[in-house]
Amino acid sequence: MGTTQLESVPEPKYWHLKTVIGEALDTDFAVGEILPNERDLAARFGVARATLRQALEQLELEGRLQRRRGVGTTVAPPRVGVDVSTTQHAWPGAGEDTWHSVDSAAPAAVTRLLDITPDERVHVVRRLRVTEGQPVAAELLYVPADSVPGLAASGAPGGPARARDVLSELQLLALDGQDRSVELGSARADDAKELDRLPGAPVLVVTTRYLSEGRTAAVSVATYRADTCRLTFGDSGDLVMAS
Amino acid sequence: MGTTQLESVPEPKYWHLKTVIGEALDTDFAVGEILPNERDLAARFGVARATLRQALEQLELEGRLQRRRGVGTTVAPPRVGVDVSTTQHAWPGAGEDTWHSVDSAAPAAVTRLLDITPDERVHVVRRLRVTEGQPVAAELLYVPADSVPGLAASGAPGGPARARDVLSELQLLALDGQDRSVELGSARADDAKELDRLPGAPVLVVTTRYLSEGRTAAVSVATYRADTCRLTFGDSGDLVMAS
DNA sequence: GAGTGGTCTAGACCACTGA
DNA sequence: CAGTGGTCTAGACCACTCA
Repeated sequence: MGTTQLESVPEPKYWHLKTVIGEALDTDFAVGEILPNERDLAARFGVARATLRQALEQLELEGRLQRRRGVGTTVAPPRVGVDVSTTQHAWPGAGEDTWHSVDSAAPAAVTRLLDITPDERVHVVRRLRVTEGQPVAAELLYVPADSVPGLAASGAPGGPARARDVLSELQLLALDGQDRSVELGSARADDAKELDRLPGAPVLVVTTRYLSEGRTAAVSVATYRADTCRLTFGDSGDLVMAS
Repeated sequence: MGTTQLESVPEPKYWHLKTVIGEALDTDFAVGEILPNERDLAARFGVARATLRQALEQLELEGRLQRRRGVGTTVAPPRVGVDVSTTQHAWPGAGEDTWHSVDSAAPAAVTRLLDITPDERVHVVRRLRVTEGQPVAAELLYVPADSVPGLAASGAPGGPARARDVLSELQLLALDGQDRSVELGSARADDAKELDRLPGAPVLVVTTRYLSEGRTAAVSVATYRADTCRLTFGDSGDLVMAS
């Protein structure tokens, strides 16, 4: 046993860096403050820029930093709690005008959830969810034409007022229940743009299935910015897990 | 206007790669199949290995791939749905023996949630949640000594049977309600080890606050593997969003 | 135009797995 | 042991923001 067994688990540099910088954020920086640029930071810590970036990426993933091309890296405010509680017998978007209709087809995964064939007509309405002035989520609601038969005669398939018609038709149905799942995803190009992020940014995907009369009457897919959002269920908007 | 405005948005190579490989996974590979190694793949696509890795990282984040050092990259099975539904008036771990007591202090963020001072005694019990043979989550339950006064006299602070005592004491309290939040995090070293992942792996952190008699009687912090898990709420374990 | 973060390269070495 | 993914380097160029 002449060899030393200590240090047998050499911590990766980027991991150590993340810890050091994370602690510095708590003590030496205020929310919104700009950090030194990546080249300076890398030089200061004596690592390559790529290594430094790996540490910053982690911190950004955890919502501790915010990086913007052409601007710099700033200390992020605590994540905002976004209420996604169930309200177990309400259709979405009742009376709100933040929704607008879009003219696109439902992806295969959604048609599967809706339990319909890919060629059935599906209304698609979209909204951008905004909290405290910041866009936090892009939500798409898929409603098979079968679910809202009263709408079949009307025109203007892609119009902006159309969304309200679809939603108000939904209200006429009896909502038997809903179920929901949350998983990690990466932002598609269009969602990323609306959320002011780069494509591939980490997002929390909330998929909700609305059940009526024994079948799936609608499906909602909401894409939340994972870096800035904390999804809350129940009556606790003040639940905070900072640091 | 002599310059061509086409291709004004050059898609990053890694993004394009991700799309191409992702499609190939659907058509040319079966679940569990091993992909060519990274050096071969990079050469085949004519990119540097780092760029190829960036694409694979994205796919792994989305739960489409699984990479293991020393082994290779395999096609991941669809994410497993893990039920985290509220069961709005039940304490955790009733009668189960999967929990064991650990001898550690509550982090500052938890003491804040519990609304106690950092020096108050807190019982900590832990469990590893397993679904379909795979570890999917590490859960820590923090119970202030004040919440379970009947336990004060007993000994063996770090023992394994202690956990059951703490949990059964909890059952005696009236549970008024609970609230919950979900956010993205990165696995701490100890959690990562139990979840069979590297430190920093993306996880979904589910924080639950148990309310009794107007105060927070306990707090649970559950860390789910984000790559393999889909958190489900409600009665739909079969809700699937593959591909 | 200067300065920022984002992408990409071509290489090196390390830690781990399994035959 | 050979082969895998994980870490790290030192550079280059690009896209973007803002004064």
